Amino acid sequence: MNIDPKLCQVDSALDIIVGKWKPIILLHLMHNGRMRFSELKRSIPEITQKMLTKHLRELESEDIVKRVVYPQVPPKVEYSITEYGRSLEEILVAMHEWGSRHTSRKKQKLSKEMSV
Amino acid sequence: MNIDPKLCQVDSALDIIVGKWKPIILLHLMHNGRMRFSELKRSIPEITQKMLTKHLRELESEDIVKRVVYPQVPPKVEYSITEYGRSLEEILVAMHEWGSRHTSRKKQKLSKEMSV
DNA sequence: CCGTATCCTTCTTGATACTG
DNA sequence: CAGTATCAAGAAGGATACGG
Repeated sequence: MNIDPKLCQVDSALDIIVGKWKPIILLHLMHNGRMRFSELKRSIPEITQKMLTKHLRELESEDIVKRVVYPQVPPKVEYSITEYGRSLEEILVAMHEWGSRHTSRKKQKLSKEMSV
Repeated sequence: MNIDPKLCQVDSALDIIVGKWKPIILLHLMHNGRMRFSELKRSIPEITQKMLTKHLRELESEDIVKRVVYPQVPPKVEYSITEYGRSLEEILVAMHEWGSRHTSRKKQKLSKEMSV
């Protein structure tokens, strides 16, 4: 580890991806390409419209997500990952993989304790 | 991106490293090896004892940090990264680097706007 | 269809004082 | 030295209703 802790920039990255539904929103968009608002909403049933809007706006303001409004009635809005946003993919994948291993590790520990 | 968003485990990883002072605590321990409580406190002047204790306890409960108490008066307690905790290093470095690029990117955008 | 606005609850953090 | 305990403030998230 040769990062000077005083210059820690981990938080700048965390600021982007932390939020109750942000990782899953990003994974959906990375997985599916362009998605309409309602499509995202259906894909994440427990999220409220308010939180979906809020998180998408935050991601948009950081240039991670692109929002395209089609001037129609009824409205149509499509979201997608920007090219810049793609640079987060590696990190998300790494975190998902670490998280998967961590979860199964915890389950193993738990089952060991239960068998004692 | 071939992660099924329904099986997203990014949050399991985020749970570990999210917390106002957790990344910097981890970087200090990864950088310096074993550190005493007071040493950590001095290295992160703005943190309160309460938050330092809380974060360390959480990291310890996830087996990321090891806590060793020396039965002395006055007390001496040393913290270090576990071998398992080392598996987080890659991700933290990746996030720090992404965060650094992101920060300078934002600065560039800002100075462009200022010059208009 | 794609949002806003309002109110409310819960979680996180901080300030401060105290202790073996 | 290395913590706990208590109280308070702020931020994040949720429920619900309404609007172009």
